[in-house]
Amino acid sequence: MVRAPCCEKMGLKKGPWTHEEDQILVAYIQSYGHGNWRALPKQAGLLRCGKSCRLRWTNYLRPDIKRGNFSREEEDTIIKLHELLGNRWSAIAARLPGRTDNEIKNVWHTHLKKRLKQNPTNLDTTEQQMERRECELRLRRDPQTVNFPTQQNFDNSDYGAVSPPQSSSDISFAGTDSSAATTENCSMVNRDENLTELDENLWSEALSAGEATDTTASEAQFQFPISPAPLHEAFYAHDLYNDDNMDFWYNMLVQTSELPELPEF
DNA sequence: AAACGCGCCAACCGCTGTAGA
DNA sequence: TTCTACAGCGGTTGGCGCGTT
Repeated sequence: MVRAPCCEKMGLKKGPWTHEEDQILVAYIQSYGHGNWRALPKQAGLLRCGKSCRLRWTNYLRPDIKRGNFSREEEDTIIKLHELLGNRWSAIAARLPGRTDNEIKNVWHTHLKKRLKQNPTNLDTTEQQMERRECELRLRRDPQTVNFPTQQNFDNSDYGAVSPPQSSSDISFAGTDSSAATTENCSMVNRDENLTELDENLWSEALSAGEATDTTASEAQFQFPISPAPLHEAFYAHDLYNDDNMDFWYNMLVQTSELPELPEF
């Protein structure tokens, strides 16, 4: 399908918006809404294309836009969500109320990438990384006893019910075995390697450690049997870019952390 | 004061997904 | 089933402001 660029028509303005244009757009949308972006500029009397109007509204004029610098908490959330979701800016923005995908994308490229470059293991100091690796080992030996002193946010014990994957093969982890997981950085790497064995081990450990007497992994709801901290560790240590598993893992994290909960990806 | 370089961010571009005819 | 129109998304760009020389 061939489509003419929307702003190619003569007379349509491009470039920065003026205050007057903003006022016209806001007044129109407040009165009539924005059912049809294509028709909106003509009806509102703007010499802009619908696409330009939509972007101006969603990225700047919308009343629920949060202004000002990003807080440290917001930046940390972006980093974590980017680890989980990749460059899916709109999905990340959906979890940061008042922030737009464009804004988050800009912050990522201008600030956070640099920050991660300076401290490539995300938010942790070297000492904290060692703690995390130690915990990774203990997670595999005795999942119920593990706690993560560097992850205060995940100390909440009220983590509720979650939906497990339909089978252990529904989960894929980075790394080839537990020793590899302890000697390599905990960020997500080596996603294409042979992962099945670790999947089986960790998931069955989790199941057997819990109280789930009649519960199987295929049931829709169950109490996740290990403490939230190792769950978080597993979450960040393993392959989460597999879309089939992402909802499951994200929901788990929501249950155990302070990530804002939203209905759908 | 002028020139230059760089970072930031608003806006644009082009592609994809989807609904409806 | 195919075609078309549209909204939405992620990548990219251009211009402005600020700091440095």
